[in-house]
Amino acid sequence: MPKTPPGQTRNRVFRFVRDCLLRGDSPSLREVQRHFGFRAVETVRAHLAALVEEGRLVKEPGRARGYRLPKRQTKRLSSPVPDWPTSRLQPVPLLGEVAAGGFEEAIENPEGNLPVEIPDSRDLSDYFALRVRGESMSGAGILPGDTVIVERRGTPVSGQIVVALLEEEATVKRLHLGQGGMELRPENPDFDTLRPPPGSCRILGRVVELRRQIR
Amino acid sequence: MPKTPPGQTRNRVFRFVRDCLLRGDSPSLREVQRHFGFRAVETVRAHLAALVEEGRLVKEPGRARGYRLPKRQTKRLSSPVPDWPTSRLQPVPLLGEVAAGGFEEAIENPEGNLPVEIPDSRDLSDYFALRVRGESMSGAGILPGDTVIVERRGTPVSGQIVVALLEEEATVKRLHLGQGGMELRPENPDFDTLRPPPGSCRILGRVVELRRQIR
DNA sequence: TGGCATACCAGACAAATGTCTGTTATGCTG
DNA sequence: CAGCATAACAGACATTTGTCTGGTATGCCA
Repeated sequence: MPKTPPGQTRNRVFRFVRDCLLRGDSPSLREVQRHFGFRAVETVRAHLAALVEEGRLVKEPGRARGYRLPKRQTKRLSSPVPDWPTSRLQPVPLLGEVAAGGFEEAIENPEGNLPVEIPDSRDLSDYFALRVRGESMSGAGILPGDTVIVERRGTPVSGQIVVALLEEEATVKRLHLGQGGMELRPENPDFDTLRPPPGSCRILGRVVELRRQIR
Repeated sequence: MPKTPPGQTRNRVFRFVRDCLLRGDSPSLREVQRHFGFRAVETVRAHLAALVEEGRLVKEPGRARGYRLPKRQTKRLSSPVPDWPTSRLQPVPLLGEVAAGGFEEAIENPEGNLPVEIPDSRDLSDYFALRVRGESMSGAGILPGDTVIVERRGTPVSGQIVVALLEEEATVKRLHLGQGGMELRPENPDFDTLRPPPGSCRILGRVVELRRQIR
C-alpha cells in the first residue's frame, strides 16, 4: 500500500469504522485491515489509536472489538462506566384502551407487548402500557392514539401526569393534590377539571413515557 | 449454581443477550457468564448454541462477539412464546440534538442506540433518531426534548412530518409540496413557514415515531 | 545536511474469546 | 429400574484479536 497524504487514509478509516458502528457492529483491527488491503495490522492500530487521541473514537480497554463512537459533547470526568446498563429492556403489557370492563380484567388480556426500558431497581410487573383516548391532554402533547407507559407507583405526587381509574374507565390527567382534595386536570381548555369524591377514584400510576406511531 | 427447571435459565440468558444486542453491544461468553455467576463458560456456550438452534439468536461463525438478533424472527410452532412480530427490534442510532455543526458530524457521534421496531422489509441503516429542539411543532404534539425516529428512504410526500437539513441545522416540520415549491410548515402560530430556495434544503427523512420520557 | 514527523510494513507476543471433551447431577419416561 | 435428555461444572485447547518492538520510506523544515 503506497503512502498517502497525511490524514487522508485516516479519514477513510474513520468513515469505515463509523459506518460499522452505526450498524451496531464493531470491527476488529484485522477486518479493517482486510477492507483496506493493509499488509500490517499495526497500520490499523496506529490509525485507530490516533482517532481515539483526536477524540473521534472511544476505546474500551482490554476488550475485543472495543471501539465505540464517542457520546456527543460529553465533558464528564473519568466516570467509571458501569459494566452493564442500569436499566433493562422488558416486554411491557399493552392494555389497549381501557374503557369499560375494569382494569384488572384488562391486565389479564393484554393486546400485546411493548419493549420498554425500565430501571433495574424496578420490577416488570410495575409497568403497563395504555392507548390514549380523547383530546383532554393535547395541551401536554398527548394525543388520541398515543401510547403511554405507566409506572404503578406507590404514592401519587401532585403535578404528575397520571392514569386514573374513574367510573370504570381509565383516563390520563394531570394530578393536583390540595386542601380541596384530589383534582384531575386536563390540559385542554375544552375540558373541565375533575374532582372525584374520595374513594371513587384510583390512581393506577404515573405516565413515564409516551410513544406515538406516525402513519 | 443449582440446576434450574428446563428452559428457565435459557430464557433469562436470552433476555440478557437480547438487551445487550439492542444496545448495540454484543457480549462475550465470559461476560454473560459473569453476569449470571456461572462457574463454567461452557454453560453459556451451551445455552447460546441452543438459542441459535431454536432460531432465537444468530451467530456469525469464527468471530468474537458474533451473536446477533435474527433478521427475521421465524414463528416456531412448538414454542410457547407469544406471537413473534412481523417486524424486528433493532438498535437505531440516536443522534441527539442536531443543532449547529451539521448532520454529517452528528451522525458520526451518536449518543447511543434506541431499540426500535422496524419492518422486516427495511434495513437498519434506513433509520436514525433525533432529539427535538424548539417549539415549532408543538401543535402536532411534538415538544422540545422529544425523540423522533426518522426513516430515511422513500420520496418525500406532501403532508408528512419530515426532518429537513437547512442551513446546517436539522429541523422537524410538516412538508408541503406545491407549484410554489417546497414549504416547511411549523405547527405553531408563533413560527413562520419556511420556503427554502431549491438546493438549499435536504429532506433527511420522515418521522415515523415519537418518544417522550416524562421525568 | 540532519533531524523529525507521518504512513506503512513485518513479525512476534499476549490477552480475550470461542470450542472441545469429559464429568456429575437431576428429572422424566418407558 | 435403565435409558435418556437437560443443566451445570471443570479444564484444556484453538482461534481471534489486540499490543508491542522494530524497520523502511517519504516529505518537511531549520
